[in-house]
Amino acid sequence: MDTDERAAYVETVLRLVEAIPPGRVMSYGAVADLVGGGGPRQVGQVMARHGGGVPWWRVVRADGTLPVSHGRRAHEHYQRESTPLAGDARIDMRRARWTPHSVGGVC
DNA sequence: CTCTTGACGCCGG
DNA sequence: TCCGGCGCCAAGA
Repeated sequence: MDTDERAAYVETVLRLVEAIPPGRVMSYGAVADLVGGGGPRQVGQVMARHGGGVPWWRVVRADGTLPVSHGRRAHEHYQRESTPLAGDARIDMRRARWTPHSVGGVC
């Protein structure tokens, strides 16, 4: 993969993450599926390197568990944005899951 | 060119 | 529901 393509991929991922509304989250796999090209790991790699300028806390694991690196910082945001939590440090994906297509679809 | 690692995901026990 | 194992894709050593 060329440098330019890498940059384009990164840009696409970051743009999608920025599009996630407050109180909602997306899984790495969902992002990877929409962006295409790579896999969930690639999305994670991008977030780790260039996720500083986007709402990184709105990207979580598919099962709702929080990545270790999110730490306590993310929890603050969830509390502030009223993100649907399940248990203590887990997100209720059933309610919090979001996709650009579901903007007017979810009931 | 091969081996290891990582902000992951799914399946089986 | 919790744990462990295997699969995937790309980057770095």
